[in-house]
Amino acid sequence: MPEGPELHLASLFVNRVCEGVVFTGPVRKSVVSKNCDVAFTCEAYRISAASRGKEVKLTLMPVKSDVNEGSAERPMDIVFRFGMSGYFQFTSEDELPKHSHLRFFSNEKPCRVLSFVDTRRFGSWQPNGGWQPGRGPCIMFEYESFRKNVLSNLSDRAFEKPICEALLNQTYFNGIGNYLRAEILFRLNIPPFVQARTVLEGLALEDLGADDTTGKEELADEKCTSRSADLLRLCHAVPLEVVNMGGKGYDPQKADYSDFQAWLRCYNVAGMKSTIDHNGRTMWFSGDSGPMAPKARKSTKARKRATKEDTHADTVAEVVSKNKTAKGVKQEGEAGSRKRNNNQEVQVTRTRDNIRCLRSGKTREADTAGEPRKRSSRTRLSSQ
DNA sequence: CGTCCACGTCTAC
DNA sequence: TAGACCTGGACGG
Repeated sequence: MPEGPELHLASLFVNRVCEGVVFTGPVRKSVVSKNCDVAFTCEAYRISAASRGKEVKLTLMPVKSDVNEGSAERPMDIVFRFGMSGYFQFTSEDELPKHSHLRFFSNEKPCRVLSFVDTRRFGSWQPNGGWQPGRGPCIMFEYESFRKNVLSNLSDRAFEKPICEALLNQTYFNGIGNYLRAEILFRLNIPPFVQARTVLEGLALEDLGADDTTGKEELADEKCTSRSADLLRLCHAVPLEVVNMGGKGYDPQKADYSDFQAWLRCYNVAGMKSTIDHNGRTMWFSGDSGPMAPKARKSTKARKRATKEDTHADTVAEVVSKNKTAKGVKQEGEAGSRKRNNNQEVQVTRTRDNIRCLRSGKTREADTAGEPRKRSSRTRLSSQ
């Protein structure tokens, strides 16, 4: 679920479903979650939500009543980060989703439950918390201060990195994630591995024309020239497109994922190139990769890829000459990284993530509660 | 069955 | 700059 748009959509979801609902009792955490307990209990309280970048804040607000007047119950804020798989769900008590890790119970007759659901458990929450210190202004809803924060700190070494990596730095780009960086750079034809400072210096502190009529034509048109829409403006506008689509954003599990998928022009799109950045994350792009592209990934651990015609542009660039993707029309193609080499000695290394704990004694703990949901059919990368 | 991959942080060597 | 932290779907043999 979770880049800036998904977090914001989650806050809208909470506000919609919790409208008029009164919650009661303690907030309960799943047994398996390693996050902290939420020491809040209240006879009657309401829940509302707000988002900022890649965080959502829930406010638990005690309802005043004659009965419990003077009970001195105070409101509590809880700030959530969603990790790779967090979202909110509102269900009946006996339909608790699998991987529901924090639960708020309504006072209704058949009780309903607001759940923070998080399959991979990379998400986290902080009771009594404010927005995480060190995260910058929201790219969507604090545009002017976001812009100013970036442009007045260009001497920061963070901007010595390639632009595609700097875009994931939440100190400056709170809300940008892996699909957004690809979509944003793609629209401006900016090679992902150009130094960030180079791309950003020269942009005006004030985004004149953000709302005036000057750039109207270009803005209306999807085809953004670099003059009509600079990088920072697109860091604001592109995520808002996702919000305004009204779906759920990135969420392959859901049926309405197809709208979002159709919206993607670059990320995970057939015909696009991809390469692994210096942090081990997949960067999707087209055209040149830029001068700071990771060199043939060798390093200590030999990463065995490679017969010569690996289509995954790992060594980047020259492999595919021109794949013109007509707008809207996705090429069928080899991209998608569907193609993989069989190699004997891989398995030695992983760059990121997912190292199996083969019989290391560790077993996966089963989550509590809930029945697995039936999932609707997956949409696939390649042709239709 | 096994491997690879996924919307993100975190801390520790 | 590696890993650790997790589950599960797609795909290959």
